[in-house]
Amino acid sequence: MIIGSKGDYGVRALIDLAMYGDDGPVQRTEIARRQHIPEAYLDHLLAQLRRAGFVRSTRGPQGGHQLTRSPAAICLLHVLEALEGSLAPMPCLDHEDEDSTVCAQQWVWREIYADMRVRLAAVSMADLAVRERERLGQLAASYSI
Amino acid sequence: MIIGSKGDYGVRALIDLAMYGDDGPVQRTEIARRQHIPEAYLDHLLAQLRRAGFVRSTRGPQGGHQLTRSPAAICLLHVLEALEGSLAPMPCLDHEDEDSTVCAQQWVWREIYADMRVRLAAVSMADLAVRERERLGQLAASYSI
DNA sequence: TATGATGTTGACTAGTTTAGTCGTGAATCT
DNA sequence: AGATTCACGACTAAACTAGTCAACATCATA
Repeated sequence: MIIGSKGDYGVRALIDLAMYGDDGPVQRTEIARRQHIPEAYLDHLLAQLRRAGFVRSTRGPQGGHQLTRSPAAICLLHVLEALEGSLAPMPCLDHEDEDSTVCAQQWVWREIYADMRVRLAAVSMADLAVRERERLGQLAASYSI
Repeated sequence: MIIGSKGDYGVRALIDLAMYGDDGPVQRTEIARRQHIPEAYLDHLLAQLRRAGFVRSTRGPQGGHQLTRSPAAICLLHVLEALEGSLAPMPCLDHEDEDSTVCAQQWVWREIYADMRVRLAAVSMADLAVRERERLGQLAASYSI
């Protein structure tokens, strides 16, 4: 498993900011409620995202979180790597050691990994926000019918 | 991380059988020595591989392990799934539930996962054995020069 | 400048997974 | 019978995951 709840929640938080962050900061509690994320846990994820430079926060009343850049300028690859660490599917792919006692399957996984990163780099938070809006729309429609 | 030492060791064990299993059963101790796998741990992996139908074993003197089929007929995908369980990079990809509260990134990862399985299915133990022979050859050459 | 709303941080925890070890037993060959 | 080899379940230490909690820092505003 490469992506756990960290990566899932963290990305959802950024999507939330992309969707609702246009008129001022968004508070943790709102994000947590809308995205079904335990509030105390979200704290840590937002801290990671802030340290990685994706969001900035302001304290005090009317405080909250905002993206530091346009959602279109934040790609999924970088976000996931900030949240989960390396996405390498097997340990030996992290070190460029070219170790002589390499695992036999390395070359297959190296290709898979490279491909994976290309795909993830091609997806932005804006793309995900669009999908999310569509999903919410369909959900609303299915209830109202 | 999708592949741990289990997947690495287990595949190496099968490659070892592919390379040295032509004249009778190969013993655990030999595999463990050649592949640098803790013997007691290798037991468990061989048991898994036997239960999954990739190897058969015979006890007693001159006993050991053999592949049940030609190395060319055993693909990496099935071996890894037998050893590691599901290779899904994120949890929601395992259930075909089409859950309505899906994670936002699901579609990207679904594509990556599908691609990964195709690549892994295209590689056989015979392919890996060829590579391994090449690697050992080059290693020997580099020492003798 | 006091107050309360808000984010920040580090310590802590329960449960799970990983990577093994160990001991006993079962089968088989000579 | 005795040596050799695999079989299997119990056990363990360390790391990781997914959180919780409490104390603290900062800021807007009345």
